[in-house]
Amino acid sequence: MVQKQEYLSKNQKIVLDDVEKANQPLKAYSILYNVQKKGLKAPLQVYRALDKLVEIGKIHKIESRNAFVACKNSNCVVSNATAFSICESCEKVTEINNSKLSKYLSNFEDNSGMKYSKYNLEFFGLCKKCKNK
Amino acid sequence: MVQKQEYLSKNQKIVLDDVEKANQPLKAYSILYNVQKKGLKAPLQVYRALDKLVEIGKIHKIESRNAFVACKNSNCVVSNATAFSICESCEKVTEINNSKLSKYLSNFEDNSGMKYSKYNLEFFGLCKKCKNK
DNA sequence: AATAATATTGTTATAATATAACAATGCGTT
DNA sequence: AACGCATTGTTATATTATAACAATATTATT
Repeated sequence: MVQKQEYLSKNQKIVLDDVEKANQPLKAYSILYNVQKKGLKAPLQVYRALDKLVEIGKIHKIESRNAFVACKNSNCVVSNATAFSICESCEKVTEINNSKLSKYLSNFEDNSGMKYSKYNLEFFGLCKKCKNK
Repeated sequence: MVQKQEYLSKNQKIVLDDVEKANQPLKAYSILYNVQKKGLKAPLQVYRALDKLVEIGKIHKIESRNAFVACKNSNCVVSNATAFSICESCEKVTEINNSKLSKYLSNFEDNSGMKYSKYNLEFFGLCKKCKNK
């Protein structure tokens, strides 16, 4: 039996490395620009690496921004429960790591009869800096 | 002083009408196709109407799907607090209207010093139908 | 009624984001 | 060696969204 992938491939490492260095969300085509010196020439190479990295939880996608950010949560193995705060002025994005919140949302049930296996939450507002401007 | 808009313009009505009829999220270019018989010819006409309708809360954007859905919540005047359940199999989307949840999230504060004015939450899973297949 | 302020419309072109399709290679398992 | 599968490379194209400019419409104020 072929095992599930436990390592990162060359392109996946290159892309993850770039996103981790950034410390802020990056757009796919910015990543492409950054990694061209390392040999990745086509959008698809970046998107494929991103897909896998998102799947295994190393990277999260900020859906409202079409941008990708490295997971800071060292134990985040799967990206099935994500929460972010987004400053609408400077666009600073921070991953929220709050066990009460994640517990609350993971256990949330409504009357639809649907059991949720995953969620993504994005908060918007002004960060400290921008609030005081 | 010029007052804030209280009515819908022609294009806004046409677009809202189409989205409300759908009862499910529509893509912008599907809307464009639908409303071409009513004279809207260009993507921008649709996007501009959508922008306004989202701003005033008549329509919500499902960020993870790049799709737009009418607000079912009759009292939803501003779209500053939205939650949806999304079936990953059939793509059925339902707006969650749960006062405990919205209260919890509206009052949520973390240690970032950021006060949130808005949020969007998307739950993923399998709906009743798809679960039993 | 004329003016000003703002929102809306129409239009063409283009930017930005993402995937399809196909061929080849690499790597662990049988 | 043969198989299965993930990854890679590549070209082309699909999908989603906005820029820029000119014109018209609506409403509030003078």
